[in-house]
Amino acid sequence: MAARGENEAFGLSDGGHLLARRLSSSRACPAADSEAVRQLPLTLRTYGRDQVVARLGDAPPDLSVVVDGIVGRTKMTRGGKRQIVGFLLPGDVFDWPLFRVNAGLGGSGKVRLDHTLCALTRCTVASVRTGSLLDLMAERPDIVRAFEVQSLIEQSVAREWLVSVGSRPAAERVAHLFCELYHRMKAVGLTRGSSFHLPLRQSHISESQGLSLVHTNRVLQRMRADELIALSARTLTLLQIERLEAFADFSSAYLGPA
Amino acid sequence: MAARGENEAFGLSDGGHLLARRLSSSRACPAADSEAVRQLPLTLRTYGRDQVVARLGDAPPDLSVVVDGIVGRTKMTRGGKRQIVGFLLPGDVFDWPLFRVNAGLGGSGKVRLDHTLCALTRCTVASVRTGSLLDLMAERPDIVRAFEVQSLIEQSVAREWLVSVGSRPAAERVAHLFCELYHRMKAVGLTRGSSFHLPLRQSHISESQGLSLVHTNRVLQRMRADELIALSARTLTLLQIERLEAFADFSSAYLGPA
DNA sequence: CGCAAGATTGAATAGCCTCAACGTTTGTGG
DNA sequence: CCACAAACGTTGAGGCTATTCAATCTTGCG
Repeated sequence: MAARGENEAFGLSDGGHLLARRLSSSRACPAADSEAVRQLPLTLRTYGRDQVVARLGDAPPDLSVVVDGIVGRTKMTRGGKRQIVGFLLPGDVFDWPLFRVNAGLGGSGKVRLDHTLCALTRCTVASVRTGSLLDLMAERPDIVRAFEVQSLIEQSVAREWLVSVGSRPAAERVAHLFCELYHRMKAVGLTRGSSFHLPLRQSHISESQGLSLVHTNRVLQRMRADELIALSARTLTLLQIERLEAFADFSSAYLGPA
Repeated sequence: MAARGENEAFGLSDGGHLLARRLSSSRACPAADSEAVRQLPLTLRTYGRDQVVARLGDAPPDLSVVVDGIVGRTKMTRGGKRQIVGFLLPGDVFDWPLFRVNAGLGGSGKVRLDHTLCALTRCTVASVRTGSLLDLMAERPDIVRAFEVQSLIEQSVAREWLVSVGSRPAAERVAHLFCELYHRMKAVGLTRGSSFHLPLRQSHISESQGLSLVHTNRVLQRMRADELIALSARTLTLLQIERLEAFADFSSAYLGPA
């Protein structure tokens, strides 16, 4: 039943519970943390590292939630470089807007993915059966609202990434990303103190922030030397959050209310 | 009645008509090009250059459409640099997702803007009265779908910007932006051949693509010298679209079906 | 016509990238 | 449980892209 993964030590529980916790943490919908959500019928699927979860051009039929691991939204450029345009963390619902637009629609008119969803680590994804979700939506409009708020926050995050990549020097970009990930992980209860499990490779960080792998590595070294972070054995610790956030020009407001 | 602006020579008509044309150009909803849309009661407002259309922290009460000019979604960084995270062109509806989430909601729980909307040129914006729009939405669900598809496309554009800024060299970024703008302008009938009116300053291009103003200028010179574009008197001409798109690694698929 | 905003140019520098080698961890099969 | 290979991380050197500063030219507009 429960998805067993790296995050168990950090308090991860089963898919339905995680989904409920995630939705209720948005301002939209405290009531979403309900039996109704927890008992949605979920189909669990696991993916190995670098496996494709949904491909560019697909029109995924159902709504999904990351239960364990990290999924990346990725696009390729001509030169074969990969740009990661978003991280989906445990508890993140993905492609709600697509689901919403495509639900109850014929095949040809469906809106399709403009990018590929790729498992950056081994991960577990839960899919909600369309029928049961539509029932729940009809019954509980506040849950619809919770999904929409989540989706708005994801867009805010994307804009903040653009600010980072476009306007901030390398070290601040990485610091900003770490602050973001910390707050997002905290929102689903996957932090312990100022530490959390971060199974990303340095290459994932570089591909997401528009930096070379080598430079990313140097930046990390520097941040360790400055005692801003500790990072080893897939665990990231923000040693001095205040100082890190100041350094990164980070403010958590865009991630929604505390 | 009609908004009189720079684009008149390029075929711009009044707000309602433009909105209808824009919506019907999305695959979602050919039927959206209807009297019903054209006759929505609009309130026109004009803004001078650099005036704020909606500020960070606002929760705009109604849905708006750019009728003339260009509005930028902007965020400031600590260092005082401004990053433009999106251009809103004539015909673009803005903040549909916010409208959707906030419609019929009390004051305190509303979702707020995480960035500022700023008039990059003199512009005219039409606001749709909430009441009449809600009526239309109830009556014509296909129009709701058209709004959602527009919003999905805006997100695709944002992802593509991230790819550009993160992974493409300066010249390709600018070329890619020009291809994007050309296709978007064409979709609302504001091109003539391969030319269109582009009232942006070089600083706007640089602020949007994460480049310095000086470098942007040099890139433009180079593109002129290579006879990829002609740009003067606020008119941009793509001299060899095929070649430019190839150079930019551009494919129009993400902007929706032709 | 004159001022101010925008565009252009040059020179020097900084930040980041690439290439290439080497060390270290992880995971797997024996 | 150990040994090995492959993936990941680290380090150095050199070069190129893009930046900054500063000055000059041009254009739009009152």
